[in-house]
Amino acid sequence: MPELPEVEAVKQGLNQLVQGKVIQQVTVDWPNIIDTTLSIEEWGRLLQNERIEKVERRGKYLIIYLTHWALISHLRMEGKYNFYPKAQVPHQKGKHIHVRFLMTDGSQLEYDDVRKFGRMTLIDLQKVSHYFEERKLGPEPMEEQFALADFTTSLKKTKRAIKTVLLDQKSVVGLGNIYVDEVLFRSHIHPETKADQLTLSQIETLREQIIQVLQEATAKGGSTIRTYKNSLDESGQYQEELQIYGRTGEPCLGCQTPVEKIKVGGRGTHYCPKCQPLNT
DNA sequence: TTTAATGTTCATGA
DNA sequence: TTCATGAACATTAA
Repeated sequence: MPELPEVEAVKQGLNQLVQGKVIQQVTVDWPNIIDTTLSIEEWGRLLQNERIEKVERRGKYLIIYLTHWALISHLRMEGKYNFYPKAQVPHQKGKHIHVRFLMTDGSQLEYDDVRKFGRMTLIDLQKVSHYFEERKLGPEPMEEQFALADFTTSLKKTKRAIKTVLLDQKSVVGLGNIYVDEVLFRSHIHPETKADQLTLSQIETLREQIIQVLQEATAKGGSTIRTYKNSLDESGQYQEELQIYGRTGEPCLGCQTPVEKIKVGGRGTHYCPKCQPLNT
């Protein structure tokens, strides 16, 4: 579910729903979700009486700023947050709820993740930037921060398939399997093109499409968001704007050639063999 | 029964 | 050391 636009939607939702609330008690039902050297009990105790100051985002990571800590939360493939005001807190825990935050006002925030791939970790407030530097995260995909020169340098360094490079979050953050296919289609670049073979003009187009696709998807609330909100699940509107992802066998919107699906770096990849030729 | 699914991190080998 | 590839994590649905 979550690439950058979806994570941004979750961030905004959390700021709206839990900002200012104070955590009374944390319950962890699947300890692997928590990345810590402490026991789960001790870890949960660190969160008691912490106030949720502000939620921010870096790439696909959520940063939940607390009074004395930053809680980094990554949704991976299927993580989501559900929020219940006091009167609607469920008595039965849902099947895939792995972490619950009970607030002092009686409301509850819960972490829901069918595949249990998501992770949470508590770090010092001063170590937030260090955490991301350690992972070598690239710039945010925005006009001001995403410099063409740095992007070019980064792509010229590797012979890996461009799709693989864009997915690893080191040249630029935010793209996942859906948006990367969209961006490459709109840039008329074959996903298996070796990154160092791209022309300067292709790199320029790619950068512009990355910024534009992610910006538009963010404005529309993402593609498949189902987050917070007790039962009131809302789907992002960008779903309907997808031009290539999930359209295997259907006619390319540019030339009617059937969309093909292949594997690139182990990931399902949709592209038009005519509009996105290999070589040049 | 087999395969693939919106992501990252770790192990292995070149 | 660095880079590239593939497995692991765990569950569901087609």
